[in-house]
Amino acid sequence: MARIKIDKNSSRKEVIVAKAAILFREKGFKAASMRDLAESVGVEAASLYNHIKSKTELLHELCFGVANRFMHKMDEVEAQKIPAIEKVETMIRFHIDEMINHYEEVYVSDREWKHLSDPYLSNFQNQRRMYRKRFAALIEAGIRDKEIKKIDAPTAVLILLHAIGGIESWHRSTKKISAASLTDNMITILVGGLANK
Amino acid sequence: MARIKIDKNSSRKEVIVAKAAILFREKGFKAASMRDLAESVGVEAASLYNHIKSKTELLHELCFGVANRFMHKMDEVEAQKIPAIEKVETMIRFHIDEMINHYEEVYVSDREWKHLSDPYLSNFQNQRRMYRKRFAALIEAGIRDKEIKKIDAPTAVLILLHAIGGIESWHRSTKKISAASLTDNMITILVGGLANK
DNA sequence: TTTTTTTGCTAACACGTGTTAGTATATTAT
DNA sequence: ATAATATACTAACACGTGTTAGCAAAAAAA
Repeated sequence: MARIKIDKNSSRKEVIVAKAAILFREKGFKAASMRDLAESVGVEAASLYNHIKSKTELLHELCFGVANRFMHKMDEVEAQKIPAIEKVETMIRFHIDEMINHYEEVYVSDREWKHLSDPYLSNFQNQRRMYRKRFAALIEAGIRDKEIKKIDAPTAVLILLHAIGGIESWHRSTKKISAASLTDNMITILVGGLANK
Repeated sequence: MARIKIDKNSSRKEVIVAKAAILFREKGFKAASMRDLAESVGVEAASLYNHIKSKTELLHELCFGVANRFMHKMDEVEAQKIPAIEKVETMIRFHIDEMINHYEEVYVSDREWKHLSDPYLSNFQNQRRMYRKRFAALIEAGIRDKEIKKIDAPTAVLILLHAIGGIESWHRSTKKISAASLTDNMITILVGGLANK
């Protein structure tokens, strides 16, 4: 009888969620079927329901898992006593790092959250709005301190977050460039675009 | 008997494609049903098939329509005799403009092309690769001429294109800022991030 | 008007979906 | 070993999907 293999640090549910992340990224949430997922886990579709409540629950787990990580990092960075532009750079680096090392989950959370259903949907949207406001506040602080160009902070946030999403293309490509120098290049362009002269 | 309304310059098929763009953006290609589309057009689902061959054809039309517009613009800009960095800025402005004024189609083409099926899928992917190579070549020319920082050109392209995709968020928001100053801000940050000092 | 063509409708199909019920078989606890 | 629990299986359901066939009505051409 087939059985979901687990290693010491992850439950069977976690294995399923991880496989779901891969599948949802590849095909999109709607196009990925529970039978697809079951196959990739090595089990029959119905068996999944011993570990999860629904397909949507998988999306919850992914979206809120990612959202929480970003929120906690924001808490941490806000509390630091360093120049605003360094806070911004720290957050950008964190985003890049997350996108490189937790590609699937971050990508899915970013692109597929629309398919959440209330009350999770509004909840997620609120968190997202809050996060962007806090990010914009960092940039505005930098503008006040003349560290950052006089630009529209929300627009800057929008550019930054989406630009980092471009790492998707790097992931899917032949990766001619290393993760480290990808990061360097992104920082150069993005922070360079913000910095005052 | 309900009838699809058309104005002088657009066929019934074009009306359907336009409505499909809106729907595909809102719900995603997979989640949008032909019955949804029919309702938004004001007709029964089966009636759509007097004008189109399949649901996928709608996606073809959208994806390749957008791709062709970008390709033609690239032809045009490459042929101009202006500094490389100005070519890059021209292309960025074109992208922003397209994203502002043909939001639905561009967005769908960008996010939903995965659901194309061969041979259209590979075709589209090739076009996309070509386009990015040509864009990167513009940037590399700028680097040779010392107009642009020494950065990895493919990475820069990746950042630029995805950053512009962020206009999506602007579209969905309350649009506190005008299209013109949104453009200015984006140019400032993006071109500023590329330009050598 | 009469004929032809375009367009829309109803009904139905074959299929894939998420999910549940009921049951068998492993694993763990006693 | 026995009991209890966790996990997987088969079978099936109700439903939504894209699409087609056949027919009616409207518009265009004759």
